[in-house]
Amino acid sequence: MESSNAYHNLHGESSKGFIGLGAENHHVPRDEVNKQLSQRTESFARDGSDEVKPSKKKGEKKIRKPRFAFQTRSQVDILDDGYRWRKYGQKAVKNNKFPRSYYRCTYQGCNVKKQVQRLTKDEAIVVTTYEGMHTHQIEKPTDNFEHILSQMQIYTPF
DNA sequence: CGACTTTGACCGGCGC
DNA sequence: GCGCCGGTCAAAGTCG
Repeated sequence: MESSNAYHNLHGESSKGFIGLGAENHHVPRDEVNKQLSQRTESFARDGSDEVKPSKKKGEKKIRKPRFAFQTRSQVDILDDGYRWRKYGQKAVKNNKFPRSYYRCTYQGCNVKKQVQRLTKDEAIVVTTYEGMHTHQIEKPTDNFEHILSQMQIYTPF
């Protein structure tokens, strides 16, 4: 409904949640996460693939699907951005020994997709690709990181 | 008990 | 027309 508003939302949310609080990840020690915070080198790139379907329905929806990828230097695959994600698939990619994970936002009416991929050459680099925009606020408990993340002003060019 | 992960199978598009 | 490929679904299983 609020498609135009949603885009504004995207901008607002972008500056809110980003680097995951891998602290809850028992797979990686906290120290690593802390290091990631100071060593993080994120790069965002907007993909030009707005329309996934060239021509399906006639006057359906000409809403372009925003898709941006983040390159984060982290040892954790799961970058919690403050939303709840449900993994719905995991496939191996050619030219890559590491599999790609597919996540989906588990919110009513929120069909935001996200996929995480690791680089073959650099295992330390995790590429997170977001597809779509959230139509709700972040559903995360006390996020101390939010304050820190608020300092990160990411602007989505369009 | 509820939410989420896992894994194999399935599907639609595309190339040959 | 068939095989390949990337992406998604769905049932079972796991965890808190």
